[in-house]
Amino acid sequence: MLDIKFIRENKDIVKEGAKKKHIEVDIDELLSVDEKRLALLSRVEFLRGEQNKVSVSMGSKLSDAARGQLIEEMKLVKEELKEKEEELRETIKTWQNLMLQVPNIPDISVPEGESDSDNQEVKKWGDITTFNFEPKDHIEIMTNLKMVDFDRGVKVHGFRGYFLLGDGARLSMAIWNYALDFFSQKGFTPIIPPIIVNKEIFFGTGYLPQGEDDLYKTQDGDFLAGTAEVPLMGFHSGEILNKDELPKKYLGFSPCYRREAGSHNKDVKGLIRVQEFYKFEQVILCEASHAESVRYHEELNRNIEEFTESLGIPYHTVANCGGDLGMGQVKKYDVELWVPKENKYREIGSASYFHDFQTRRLNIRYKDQDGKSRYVHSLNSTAIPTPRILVSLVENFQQADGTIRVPEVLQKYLGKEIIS
RNA sequence: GGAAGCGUCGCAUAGUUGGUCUAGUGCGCUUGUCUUGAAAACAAGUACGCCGCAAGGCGUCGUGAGUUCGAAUCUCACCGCUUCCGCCA
Repeated sequence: MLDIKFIRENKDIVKEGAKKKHIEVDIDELLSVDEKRLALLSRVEFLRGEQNKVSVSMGSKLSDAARGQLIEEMKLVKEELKEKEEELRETIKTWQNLMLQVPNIPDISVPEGESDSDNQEVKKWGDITTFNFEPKDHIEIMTNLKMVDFDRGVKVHGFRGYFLLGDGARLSMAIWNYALDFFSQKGFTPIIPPIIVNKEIFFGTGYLPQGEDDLYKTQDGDFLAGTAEVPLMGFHSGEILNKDELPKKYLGFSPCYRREAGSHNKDVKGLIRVQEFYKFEQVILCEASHAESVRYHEELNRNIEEFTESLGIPYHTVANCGGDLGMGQVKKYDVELWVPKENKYREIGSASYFHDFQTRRLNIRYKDQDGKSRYVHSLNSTAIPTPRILVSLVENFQQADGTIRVPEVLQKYLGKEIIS
């Protein structure tokens, strides 16, 4: 959510921003509804003021006649008030719907473009893995080593179902334990959050109303979060933090649920795109300064890169173009890992910052030195998702005999050097 | 799942019968006076939001709706908490 005052005073910037994101929104309509809203608000407040004034005098002693006359007069006020309040309520509803459609403004450094094919590479690390044998894909490698069972996964869960078993399960847990240590050292507080979350928090984080089709819903009207970002952002909702406790750095670990409603024909096989997975997620709340946001954004991104480097998997980082940004994002980097059998990089995670877009909706503030309360800035980034990471990991570390070399940093967590 | 009770501006409380409650008090906190410094004492301040250049106005007593000229106070629904019972770990 943007500040309506900002929209009023910078409507051209807001329009340009939406255009860069390829999002349709009628700012002029919003501003005209806003005018109507303010006019109604001021009339309603005036009428209420009249009511209050009379109400005070009614408390003192008055003759019955005077009292009766005032009541008659106030009946008229009440009637108009009822009418105007109803109109105001409707106007606010329209206004809110329009406000929810206004995207945050992308940073000037965000490349122009429509889809992920327009993203720009900003960094490349490691040489593409070469093999002196014909490499297999992760499905074949892991199935052969009894690390994964897709047939039974589909039998039990359905489309995109999977079981991780044996060393597949152990390797996942080794990665979790390594990630916990790695990111704890970076100053993040680990959190295991609820993943069944009420809809207010989804609106606050910007996943509703636009993303409803991709969410699983419970019969109680809650939703299953697709990322720990959602409950982690909800954690401080409605709170006023102390400035000296910022930045807050959290490392969420949770299952993630995504219906993948719009991508039924993409990545139908394997562990790239599944409906249920696990993820470590970094969330930062910092003070309301663009420079701080940028600084922590780079830091979050660097953390995923370092983690990937420590595993020894070749990757590149792209700056996402305008059309590939979500509603609330100001800028986003994707880190993409090399997948040998597909002969391309595949996304493993992304780091974004939002300024106060989410915190305005979630009402997360802090007291500044001048005593003013401001909305904190929020950022989030993948730390590491499983099982998706296994795709690159096993494909890059496979050996001619079908076994997998275990990255050095994971060996002590897994307790072996080779998966065979 | 059944029964009862409760939800007031950091914390704790007042708030009988609807009308100076534009919410009182205590604690805490901030500032000032006094003091070498601290404590104590005294004084002032201390919820949040919206509209407005300002003066000022309006709203919020868990949330929403209703009754009324007027609701923290009455009615209904929802949410949350507590206790007891049941059920399951």
